[in-house]
This record gives sequence, structure tokens and C-alpha cells, in this order.
Amino acid sequence: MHTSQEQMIKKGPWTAEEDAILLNFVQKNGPREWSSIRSNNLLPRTGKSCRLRWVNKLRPNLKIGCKFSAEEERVVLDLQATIGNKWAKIATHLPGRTDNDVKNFWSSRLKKLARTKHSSPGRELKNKGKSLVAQETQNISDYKNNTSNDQVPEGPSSQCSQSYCSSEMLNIVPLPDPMNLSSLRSLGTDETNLISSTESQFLLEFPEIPQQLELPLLPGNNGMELIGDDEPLLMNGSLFSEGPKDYKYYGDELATPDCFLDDFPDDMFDYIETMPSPSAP
DNA sequence: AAAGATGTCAACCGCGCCTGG
DNA sequence: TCCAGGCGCGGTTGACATCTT
Repeated sequence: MHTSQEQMIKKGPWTAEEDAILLNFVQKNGPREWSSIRSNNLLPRTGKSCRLRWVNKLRPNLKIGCKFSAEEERVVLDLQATIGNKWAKIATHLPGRTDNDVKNFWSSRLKKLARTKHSSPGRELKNKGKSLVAQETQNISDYKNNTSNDQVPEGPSSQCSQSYCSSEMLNIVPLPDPMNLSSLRSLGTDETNLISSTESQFLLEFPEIPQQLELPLLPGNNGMELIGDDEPLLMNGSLFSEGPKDYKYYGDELATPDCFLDDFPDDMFDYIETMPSPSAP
């Protein structure tokens, strides 16, 4: 049973006329009292919808149609590792970016990582991917929470056994020295933050890399040039740095994880794909 | 050139917090 | 103290664009 007012609520893409009306409203009233837009019959949209449109598309100084720079990617990775999926908070550190932008950027990265591992996902993964990626995020978060007492699981997590990432990705193995977990632990800004989600994500994705492969070479050096005094480390946002102040560059570009993946041999993931599952008999 | 795979973006949904009555 | 409405946030979905085979 719908009221006539409910039936009048419009959904879907915004028209230029609607945008103009909304802009006019905000110019007169400021970005607030969104619900009055509908109650005053200015637009057949909910207050939430109006607010979202304003925040994501009509607000001044937005970077629309502009890809994330390496620096912006670095900020997102750092902050996500530090505070988790607080997209709105992260967005406050990125002028011109919205929480939606950050969220979409992060989802794209996760999907890319998932597909890298499952190199022939096909339509099945396409169909499952969206919810699975979200599940993966949750599982990573759960994993982080469950290891907050310095207890590092040595095998697949039973807690996540129903999920996509658990059966295929929760392939957690101790890292050999010097890239062991105590090294990783020392990275955290919070002692309880044993492995940040970015870090654990990498561990889940590529558990065997430190044991089996040489690290990729970075231009101009042997691939693991030290910036600070600490040992080279795999994780923490840029994957090759030990903290926000020290970031590797590929030429003029900051070394983002995507750059990182690009430098692995093409067949590297084929090898990973054939790794026996620890749960296999 | 066509079909499928992948990436990007816009928008909706549901939950929870805040605030005023 | 309780409740309802407004709002913000994170998660999710679907459409469209672009790339790959």
C-alpha cells in the first residue's frame, strides 16, 4: 500500500532541471534542511537523495572525472589501514573527493586484487564479485579484530570458512625473517593493530610471495632501497615503505600497490593459482 | 568486428546517531 | 526518558564505458 506521496517520489538519474532547482535551493538555504525540498514541492526527491546529489555532484570544487593521483591513492591506503572503512573521514583529507569517490576507488582496488588471484573468474565471479568483495573486506576486518591479542593464526580461519576469501584467500602463513610478523607488528601506529587491513589483505592474497619470489626490482636500484634505517618491509599502504613519511617512487610516480603489481612477472600469479590449498586433502 | 571481461561511476538502501519536542 | 524525524555514513547495486580476446 503506497500513499500518493510515496508514489510521487522520483528515483534514478538526475536531470539538469532538477540539478538547477537543487542548486537554487542550496544557494538560498544552504546545504541543509534537505527534507524541506520535497515538503515544499520543489522536487519529487527524498531529502536523502537531494543531499547525496549535492554532496557527490553539485558541491563546489569537486574533482569530477579526475582519476585519483598517486598521492591521493597513498592517502587512501594509509588512512584505510589506520582507521578502516571510514570513507567520509578519509575523504576529508582529500580536497575535492567525496566519500563515494573513496569508496569506489577502494572497491575497485579490492576487485582488482581479487581478480588478480582468480585470474579466470568469468561471469561467475562477475556475478558474485560485488558481495564477495564486501565480504572479503569484512573478513579482513574480522581477521584484524581476531588477531588483536598478538595471536597470529597459522592456518585458514574457521570463522570465515563460509566465505569466498576464507576458502581461497585466508591462506595465512608465517613470513620468513626478516619479513616476519613481528616486523609487521612494529609498523602499526596502534599496538592492537597487529596487521592493518591493507597489510593483511596482501598477506591473504599473496601468502607465498616472500618465501618463493624475489621482490620486484624498482627502477634505479635493487628494488628494496632503504629510505630510512629500518629493514625493508612489504606492507603498510605503499607496500614498500615503513611509514607515511617515506614513500618509494617509480620515476616521478609514487609507488602505489598497483604499480607494485605491475612490476611482477606476468606469470607470477599463474604460480600462485596452482598453489595447493591448505585445506585440500 | 563482436562478445565477454573489467573498470568506473552514480544512486539507492538500511542502519545508527543526533536532536528537539 | 522516550520517541520520531532528519541526517550522515557505509554497503550495495546497476548502468554505462572501456578494454581484451
